[in-house]
Amino acid sequence: MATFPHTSALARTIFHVDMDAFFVSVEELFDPSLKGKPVVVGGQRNERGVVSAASYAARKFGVHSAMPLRTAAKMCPQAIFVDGHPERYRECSEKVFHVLQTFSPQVEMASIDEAYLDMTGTARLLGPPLRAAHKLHQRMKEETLLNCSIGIGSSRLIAKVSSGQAKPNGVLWIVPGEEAKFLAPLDVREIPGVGKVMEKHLHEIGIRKVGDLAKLEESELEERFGKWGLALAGKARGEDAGGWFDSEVGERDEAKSISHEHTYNEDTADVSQLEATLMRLSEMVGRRLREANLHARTIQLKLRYKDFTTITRAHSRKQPTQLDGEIFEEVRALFRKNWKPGSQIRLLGVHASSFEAQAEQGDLLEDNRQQRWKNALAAVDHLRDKFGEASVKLASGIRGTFRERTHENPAGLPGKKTDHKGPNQS
DNA sequence: TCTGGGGTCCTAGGACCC
DNA sequence: TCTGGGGTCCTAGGACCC
Repeated sequence: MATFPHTSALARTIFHVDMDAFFVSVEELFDPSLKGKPVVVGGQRNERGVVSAASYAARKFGVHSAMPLRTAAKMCPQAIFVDGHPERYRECSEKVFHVLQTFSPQVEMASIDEAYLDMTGTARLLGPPLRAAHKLHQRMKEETLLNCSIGIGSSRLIAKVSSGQAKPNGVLWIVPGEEAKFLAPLDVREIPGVGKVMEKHLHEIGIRKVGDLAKLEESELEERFGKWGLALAGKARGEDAGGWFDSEVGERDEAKSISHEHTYNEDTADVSQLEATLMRLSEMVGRRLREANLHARTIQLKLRYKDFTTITRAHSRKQPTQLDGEIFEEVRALFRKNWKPGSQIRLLGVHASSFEAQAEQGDLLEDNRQQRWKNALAAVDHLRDKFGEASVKLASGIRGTFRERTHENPAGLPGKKTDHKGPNQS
């Protein structure tokens, strides 16, 4: 029997690869004249919305992501404002993923512009961590024309924090054993999961640096902040304590929810406009469910009023669904029950969760009806792929309920209005 | 300053069941 | 009828991340 390896053999080598100013860099590929200039991605200077990404030149003026666009415009009037292009980012993200895959079989995209790689045991093939990282860094630039930063550590947490310290365009390796020393001088805010609120709580008890946190008794943190406090104590030591961070690299499970929401450029209390939006959002959610072959049991409505107060109202169905019309029925019922007519709405959202394999079948007649809907919707999805989102609109809720329409005309549903003025048509 | 859109995870209370 | 406790599901809200 082989003896079990000792701890050094169990230590992992994790890379965290983070693309530098990703959205801005991608926009620069499409318009090289943007290079070196203060650029803000996310919308126009006078629109409602926030900054998705800012170029380093714009950051010098204090502009950063999540800042309202109008504020960014005031701080940096000469900035160039660019709308976001999610398709471009997805496409580039796939290229990034392909490069990463040639360095390790265990790759996990944590978001559109960052990934974890488990590089444990790759030394033979790729050399020691720093060598491998520099190779990766170079290959990324060659293949995608994009800069990234790479953090290397014995845990996801250390890799993540060190990639942040390596930015921009750098590589940083925290040698095993040096984790606590590396973290100690950093602000507690650098720990993933510590946001504004937690930071404030910690400041109130005199804790500003990760080193301060590490000195505290574990039990005291648990008493103060519960389960989270316990995880926090581990994080201060550089451990992947708690939940998601604990998992193996490359084993993230499937999506747990799908949602779409819309903020109006001007608040509205117009029922037909509001319900038309709910229809559109239901269609988008339904479509994504069908693409992922998922059926949702819980449908949730989100309402944000003029004064920014926000409520959510959910309903769980007996039978899960992926059909636009059924989602819309649920969400419209919730809307009618909860919206005070006349009150100005800023945002509407539709959210689907509690995914299940497929409805248990009972009523054959009902099954038949549903199947015909599914076929019809597949055709609609196909048309939208070909001619764009605007090309096909389902009957909207303004004109009578969906249930009525279903009975009248179960199969021949798509409003079969095609818009030949679309950009894809000549 | 006037606050997007897409997600994840956690907490807490009430219903319901045993 | 004054009433225990645990498990699970549902709903609402909030912190946090990119």
